[in-house]
Amino acid sequence: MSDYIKNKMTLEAVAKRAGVSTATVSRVLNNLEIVKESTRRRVLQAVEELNYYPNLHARSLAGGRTNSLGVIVSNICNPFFVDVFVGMEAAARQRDYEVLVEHTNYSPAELISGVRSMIGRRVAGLALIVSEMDDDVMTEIANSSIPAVFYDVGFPGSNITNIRVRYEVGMQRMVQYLFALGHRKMAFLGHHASLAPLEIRKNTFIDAVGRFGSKVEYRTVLNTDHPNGAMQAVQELFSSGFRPTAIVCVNDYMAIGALRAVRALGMSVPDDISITGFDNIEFTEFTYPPLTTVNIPRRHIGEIAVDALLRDAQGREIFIEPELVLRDSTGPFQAR
Amino acid sequence: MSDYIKNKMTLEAVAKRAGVSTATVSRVLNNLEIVKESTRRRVLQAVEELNYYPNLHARSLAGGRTNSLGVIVSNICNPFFVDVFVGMEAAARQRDYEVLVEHTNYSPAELISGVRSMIGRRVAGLALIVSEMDDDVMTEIANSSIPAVFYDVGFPGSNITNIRVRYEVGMQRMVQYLFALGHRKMAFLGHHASLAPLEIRKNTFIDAVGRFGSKVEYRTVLNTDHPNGAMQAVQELFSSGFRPTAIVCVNDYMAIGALRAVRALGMSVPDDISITGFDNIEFTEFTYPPLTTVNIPRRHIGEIAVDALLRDAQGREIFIEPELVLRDSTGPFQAR
DNA sequence: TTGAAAGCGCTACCAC
DNA sequence: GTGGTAGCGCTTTCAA
Repeated sequence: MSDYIKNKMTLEAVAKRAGVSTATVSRVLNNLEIVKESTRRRVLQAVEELNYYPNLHARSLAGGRTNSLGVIVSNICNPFFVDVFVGMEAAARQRDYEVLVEHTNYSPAELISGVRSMIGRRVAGLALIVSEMDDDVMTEIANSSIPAVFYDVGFPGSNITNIRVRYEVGMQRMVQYLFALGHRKMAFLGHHASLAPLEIRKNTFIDAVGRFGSKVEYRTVLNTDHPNGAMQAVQELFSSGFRPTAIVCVNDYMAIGALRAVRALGMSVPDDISITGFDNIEFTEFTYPPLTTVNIPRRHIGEIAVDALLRDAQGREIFIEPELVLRDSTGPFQAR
Repeated sequence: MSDYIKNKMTLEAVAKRAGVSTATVSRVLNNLEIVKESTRRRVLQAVEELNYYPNLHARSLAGGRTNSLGVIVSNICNPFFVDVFVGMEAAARQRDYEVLVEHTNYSPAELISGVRSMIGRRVAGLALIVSEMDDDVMTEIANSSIPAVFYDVGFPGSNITNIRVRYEVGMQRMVQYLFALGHRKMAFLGHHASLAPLEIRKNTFIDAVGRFGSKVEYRTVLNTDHPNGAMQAVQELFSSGFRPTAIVCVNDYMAIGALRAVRALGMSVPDDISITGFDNIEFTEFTYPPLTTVNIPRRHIGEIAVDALLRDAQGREIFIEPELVLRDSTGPFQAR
């Protein structure tokens, strides 16, 4: 077997072998225009025989477009992000797009290089599902004029769509619910990276409890976005002397750690203490006890994002209404 | 501001603005050779002013190489795969490579299109961490002469490295351990997609219990690779009348579902029944009770894969020795 | 229905 | 040190 044939995986090689021009090969490969069935068959056969795979880089260069979308997430170990990605992928696939992922590990530097890499790849659209945010990045994206969608951060721009969850609403409902259960000492367990602007989420909690004036005592603790971070936070919390009867976690990923931490401290959930999450990731059904949380339609968000990216839809703002999911990790406050 | 400047993000535009040739711009962008500091600065400034991002497609086309690696996984919702990916990414980043993910959802068709897409992108190396496998795919990869590494499937080839976990070893240890605890009625809970060749993993279990001759009674159930699949499987198992005192799950992802299912059936773990997983994913520390499992160094596997891909290392076979991780989901058999 | 050829934006080699 | 320029493999007019 000739080396030439083995290595030269190009349109031209295929064309030569099929006895046609490269233009024709290109046409059949893209089911473009009308190609006589007989030549079409010849081409396809040549493709097969030569073991030919079109060079996608050449394709996008010549075509001036790509069929890839990009998504950048903060922490791919958090199932929340994976679900959004899966939703995006499904929606993208339907329209013959692929989606490239990148994760920042909450590092602004990696965010920047991720964005640059995506722009370099000339993605047709870019979704940012990140907590950290950098003004320069925002500017770069706005300037790049590539369609973008931000989840929960940033502001709409001419090429930017915003998807925002009414986190405050979810939080208020949660706090209200706990209040109704008799809880008067609550704690918020968050992570450092929660949205740059002054720990928005923490403040959301503070606002929510604030509505009850001095009837509710509270404390907040922050740690890294990981079950282990949550465990540490819980220890910190209790060693501070404050004894909440309910812990509201910024997300499920951390709530899972909190569940374990309080158990390790000899408390039982929900008899001694109630614990809540946020996001309603799959695992929350499988924790013990199953976690009370707030549902965020993650897959759906992924689909919405793709939609926004691939349509004209720009400068829009899309709101998601979260809803409480009551399970067994919360219960009435019981005086001891 | 001229449209020209705004839209024409090309090397040439930068060159023109900096008053140099494209060759020079290329040099500074790649920190190649020696470029006079003053011109270098001018170029960089032009880059900044023009908001220029090199077109990566053009780059790989011209350069004849890419700095991307690919990885294809079966089910990105299973944290096992995410961890391998994270390991790969870290290792790749160190060498200035990026890694592209694709997931097949256990579908051979998607496997094929994934592989093609990766080849089309001319990845420098391709890792397959999948359960399903197709001979044609194997052939295609072998023919493509692109360096590849397979996890637990396929056979070494001139451009292929194999990473295999000695699953049998892990399984034997687990069964032995359970036997030592007094268990004589065990069940294996697996998933359909477990390695094409006749449910290898299930057979591994059967071999392991087989060593005890008729001293151990067993049953096997299969379902989809998901905690919900596991729940169904457990129900099926018990409604079959067989009452195992220990359930060995093919992986942690399913074990999590099994844990919940037996709880729903009113049994307590490990008093009434022992449950084990495989992989030692992060969540196993946070289940209740914490899961006894077998550790597989997932991140490390990712690193090994990148190593194999980027080195000469071909046609090799790398073995991973699994080790038992004893936690609280297993206990001695207690006659009732 | 098909072919010829001009790029797409960049790298790399060869001059100067 | 720097510039000129021939491709890389493909798409896409424009003709035929």
